[in-house]
Amino acid sequence: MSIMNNKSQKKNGEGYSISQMCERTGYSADTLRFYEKAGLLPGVKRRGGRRVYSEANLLAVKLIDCLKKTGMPLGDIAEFMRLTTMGDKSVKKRLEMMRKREIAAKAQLAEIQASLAHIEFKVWYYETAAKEGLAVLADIEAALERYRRETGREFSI
Amino acid sequence: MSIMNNKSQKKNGEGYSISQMCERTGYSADTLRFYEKAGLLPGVKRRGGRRVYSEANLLAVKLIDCLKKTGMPLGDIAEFMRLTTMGDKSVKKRLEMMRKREIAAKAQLAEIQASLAHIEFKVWYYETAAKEGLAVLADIEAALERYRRETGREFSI
DNA sequence: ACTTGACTTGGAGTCAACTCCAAGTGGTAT
DNA sequence: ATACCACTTGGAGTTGACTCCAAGTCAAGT
Repeated sequence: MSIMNNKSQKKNGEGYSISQMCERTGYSADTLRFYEKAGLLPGVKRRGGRRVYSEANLLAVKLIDCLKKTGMPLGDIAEFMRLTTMGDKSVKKRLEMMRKREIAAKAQLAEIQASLAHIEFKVWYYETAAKEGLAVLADIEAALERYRRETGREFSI
Repeated sequence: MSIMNNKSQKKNGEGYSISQMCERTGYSADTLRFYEKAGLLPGVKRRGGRRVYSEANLLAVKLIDCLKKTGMPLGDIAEFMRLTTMGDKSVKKRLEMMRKREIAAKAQLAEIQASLAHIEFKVWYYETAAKEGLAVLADIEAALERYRRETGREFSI
C-alpha cells in the first residue's frame, strides 16, 4: 500500500499492460502478441522490455475486431494497418478498403438475416412437431404454407 | 439425341448427381463428399457406386449452409443431422438446438450491425480526410461529434 | 471392343488463426 | 537478498474446414 516513489511516479502515467488490454478487448495475451507479430498492431511501445499499449492501440484492436467479424482476413487487416502508418498519402487506399468492407458487411448482414429466417422456421417446425408429431408436417410445402398462415412471416426454402 | 431406352428410363426419375448438387448448392464435389464423411449428410444413396442425392438431401445442404453461416461448427451440425434420422423421439433435442441457434444468429446479427456502424464511420472519416486532410480529424472525439452532426447517425467507439 | 469423362475411395496436404511451451527477465513485496 | 509473478521471446503444435491426389470404376457413345 505504497504511495508511488520518485521512480515509479510515471509508471502508469500512460498506456496499458498486456493484461489490461486483455480485460478491455476480450482477446488473450497470446492473441494480442500474435496480432502484433502479424503486423496488425504496428507501433506498440516497450518499457523494460514489456509492451505498453496506447489509447490508439486500443482503438486499433477494436477496429480489428469489427473487421474480423465481417470476415476480413488478418492479412488484409495487416495491410490496412500498415497504411495507417503512412499518413495522408494512403487515405484514398484506406477509403477504398473501407468501402469494400461496407459492401461485404451489408452482404453478410443479409445472409445472416436469411439464415435467421430459416432457423426461425425450424423452431416453429419443431415446436409444432413436439405438439402434434412429425407426421403432420411431412408435406414440406403444406408445412411452409401453414407456417406463413400461423406466424404471418414470409419464408420459403 | 436419344430417347431413353428401356433400361435408362428410370435413370433420372429421381435424384441428383454430385455435379448437379454442386450447381444447386454452390458447394464443390470435394466438400459435399467431405460433409458426408463427417456425418452432415446421412442417407445419401448410391446407384452403380455413384452418389444419388434426394430432394431431402438438397434441403439438408441448404440448412447446413444456414447453420454454418451463423457460426455453428460442423461437429454440431453432424449431431443435429444424426438426430433427424431418429424420428419423433429426437424432436425436443432438435428444438432445443434450433432455439440456441436462433439466439446465436440474433447475437451475430447485432455484432455485424455494430461492425457495419463502425465501418460506415470509417468511410465517412476517410472521405472527409480525402477532402480536408487527416489533420482536421486528429481529435477523435471532435471527429465523432462532427460525424453525428453531419450524418445524423449515432455512433461512438 | 474401346475410349471418354464423370465419378469412386482412402488418405495426405494446406491454410488461417490461434494456442501452447520452455527458458529467460524485470520490477515489486517480504 | 530473495522470492514471486507477470511478463518476454522464438518456435512448435493444434484445430477446423476444406482441398488435392492417385488409382481405380462405371456407363454411354463410336
